[in-house]
Amino acid sequence: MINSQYNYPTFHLAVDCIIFGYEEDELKLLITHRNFPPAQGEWSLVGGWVSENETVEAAAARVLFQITGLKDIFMEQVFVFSEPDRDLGGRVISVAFYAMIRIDKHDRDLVNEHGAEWWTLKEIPNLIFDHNSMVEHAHEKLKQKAGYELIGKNLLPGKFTILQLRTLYEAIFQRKFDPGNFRKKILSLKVLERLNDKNTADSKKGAFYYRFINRPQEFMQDRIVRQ
Amino acid sequence: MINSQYNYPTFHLAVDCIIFGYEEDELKLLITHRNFPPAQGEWSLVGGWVSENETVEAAAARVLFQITGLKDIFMEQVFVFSEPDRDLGGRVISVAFYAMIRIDKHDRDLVNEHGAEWWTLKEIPNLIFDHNSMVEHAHEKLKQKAGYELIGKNLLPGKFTILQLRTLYEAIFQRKFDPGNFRKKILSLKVLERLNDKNTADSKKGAFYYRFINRPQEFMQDRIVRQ
DNA sequence: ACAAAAGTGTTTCGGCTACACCCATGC
DNA sequence: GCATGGGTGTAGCCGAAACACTTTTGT
Repeated sequence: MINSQYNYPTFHLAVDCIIFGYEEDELKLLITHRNFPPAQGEWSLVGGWVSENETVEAAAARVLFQITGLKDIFMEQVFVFSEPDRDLGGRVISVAFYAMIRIDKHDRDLVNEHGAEWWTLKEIPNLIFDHNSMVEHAHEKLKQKAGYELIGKNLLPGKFTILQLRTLYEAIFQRKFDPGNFRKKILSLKVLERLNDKNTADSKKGAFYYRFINRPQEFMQDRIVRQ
Repeated sequence: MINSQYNYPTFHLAVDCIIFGYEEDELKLLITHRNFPPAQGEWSLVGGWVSENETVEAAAARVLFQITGLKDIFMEQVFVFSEPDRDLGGRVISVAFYAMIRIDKHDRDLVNEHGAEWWTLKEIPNLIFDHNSMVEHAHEKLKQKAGYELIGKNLLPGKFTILQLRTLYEAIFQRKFDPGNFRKKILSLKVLERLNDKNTADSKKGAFYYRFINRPQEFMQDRIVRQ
């Protein structure tokens, strides 16, 4: 045990990361084969132990880096899971974090080395312990966030069309949005900048590419889209 | 250490409770004199250690009960605080919870025994460690919740006037609401039931008392009030 | 009579929704 | 020519906000 003047029970502390990515018009999740007992070989979220001298946030960022090679990614606490028997190997408190990353930018070899794979959100298999519940909580948080600020900077490529952005939102919210209204709403936020080149792969006419303006979004009083 | 097949660092685990109450048209907070070293005697949130076989939720409920005598109160996770040096006495991870209670219903003697006191939210003194930050986080969560569902069941007396409810909301959001519009909006939610007696203490004309209908509120798509 | 809160009504304004409709182009 | 997505326009509806106004009664 670490240096402490307290005489009270202590607990193992873990972080589990719900890593969202976006590819082929689908919201995906990075999951891995657990490589230590118990439940070795079963599907699991990417996780790790918190070290003696780091915050849970730092641990989550470290775990994300170790498996994807990506740094400085926005991550957010989702929930603390603390059922005494949630982990078959002992008493472990776990703090869940979610992240959104660009699949085209991460280190695929590193992911493969770790035996991790991208799964479509809808087709996630049974995960160990309470990890499926963590995914649900994280998906709710993601919808919450996406409803109040325009996300996509960390999920879409550097330049993208409004259609791609709308398809991302449709994947997140699992519902359709009216193309015209979505466009008008999104552009009214003034957080996107139109580029001069067009995407001609997805439509005959060609659609302008956009990118995020390099300026932090202020807090939105009202929803961008509804659930 | 508890039984475990893992060989990793372990941590002290605490819960800290941000207990909101409402009295004299003011939102108040229950804080206490810390009764063990370090920082003994300084102002602190009500907190406690998580026991070996309970969840953090159970620990928070137990702590709330021990100091107020109240059970079955809605509590919600606020945030995990894990800075390595946040607690002067050792490495302690703390999960913050908030609760709303009826000041007129709790056990005042029990609170006094523990050296705890109600303070107006605006006048909270310096608290130990990161507790002031916890209060801010909890206040944000409270505003979030109050913006999306009508709260007050656990803060107001069993019957109350629309004025009392509005004053509560004004205390939470630290801003004024238009009396007519607030009334119409709140009543349109159909979660209050008008009683037959009137409050004649606060107005000459007399205002009908209302109470919450005994039915859970469904999730609100839009805000009730804005920040 | 006056003040103060209760309660209702009204008008304006802006945003969301559901469309219709033209544009550009590859097939 | 036709289908497909790009992009713009518009009519209707609804709710928020601002505020006028009437009611009631204690002082």
